[in-house]
Amino acid sequence: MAKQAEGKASVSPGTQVTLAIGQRSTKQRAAVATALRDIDDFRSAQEIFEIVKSRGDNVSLTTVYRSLQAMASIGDIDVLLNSEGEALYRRCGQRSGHHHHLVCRKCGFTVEVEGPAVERWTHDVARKQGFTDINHTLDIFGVCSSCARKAKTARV
Amino acid sequence: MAKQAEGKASVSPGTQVTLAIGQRSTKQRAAVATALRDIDDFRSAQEIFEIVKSRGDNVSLTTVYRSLQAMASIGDIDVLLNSEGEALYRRCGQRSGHHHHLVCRKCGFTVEVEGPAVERWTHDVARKQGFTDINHTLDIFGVCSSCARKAKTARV
DNA sequence: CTCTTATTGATAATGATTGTCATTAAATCA
DNA sequence: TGATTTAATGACAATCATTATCAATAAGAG
Repeated sequence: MAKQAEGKASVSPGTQVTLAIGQRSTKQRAAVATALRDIDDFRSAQEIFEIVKSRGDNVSLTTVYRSLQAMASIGDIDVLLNSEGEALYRRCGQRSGHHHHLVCRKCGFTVEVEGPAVERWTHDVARKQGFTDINHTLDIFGVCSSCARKAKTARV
Repeated sequence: MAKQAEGKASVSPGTQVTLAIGQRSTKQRAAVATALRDIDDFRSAQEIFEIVKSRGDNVSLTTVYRSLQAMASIGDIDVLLNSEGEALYRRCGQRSGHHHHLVCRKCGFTVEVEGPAVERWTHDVARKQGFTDINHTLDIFGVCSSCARKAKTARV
């Protein structure tokens, strides 16, 4: 039942889905990619599941998880863990290489930032201690100006 | 049953437990603090629970969680999330102020590092974007020289 | 010693994520 | 184009870390 509305795919035609070798192109993955294209901030898998559903596409939660993981492993989307350890996903911005995020704790508004000096510093520190196979996490959280303004006005 | 071995507390007498106002000093919390004193690397709550038990102290997993949280909220111990989002705890090292961690993915060996330049950079970036109430995560993961050596020798 | 209440422990509940497995449908091939 | 292969899906169970519940216990104050 729920026959997915006679073939009228709500998936935007422009949405590009990158596939690894041996992978297949499905409408479910396209639906997730499209939903991701519409939002600017980091969202949990559950939230993305809701967004996909609200667009009229029918994709199971399991598949949303799998699609997000597949995309993330290719580097097609960004992942970060919030302070609760929950994974948040977002389509990659303009910066293709290694970058970090400045995320608003209130609304999720995100800015991608680069810091070559920081990259160098982390590698230097690690190498100096004899560490190899190095990676690092660096995310900045705060309250964006828009939310700060709202908070001052609202007085809840 | 299991009467906790006639009062002979296995908790090292030297172990200091910091208390917030209104808090009480219990043998359970002391046991967790003592276990923490014996290890140098970041461990999960479950692991610390095992360590406490192996020392002969009987503390429920729930209480271990609560103790760790209490200590962490006072800044008595360090917490970080590994890539799975699991919380890892460790007694504070010598550096009392704000610092970061260089952690071995294999054995948990940890080095505390400071980077005033990085602190400044994160704040500058965030302020420049209009963010306030800023904090950040920065942890470096890698394989320590000891584990790298072992891996080369072992060939499992 | 008594009283107040923070703390504990046993256990259930939560919530995100992963595993299972039969079914479906891309991509390939004849 | 129809048959074949197997990646992908979906419904649902299972994990696993962490938190909530709540009655019983025990610090610390009086």
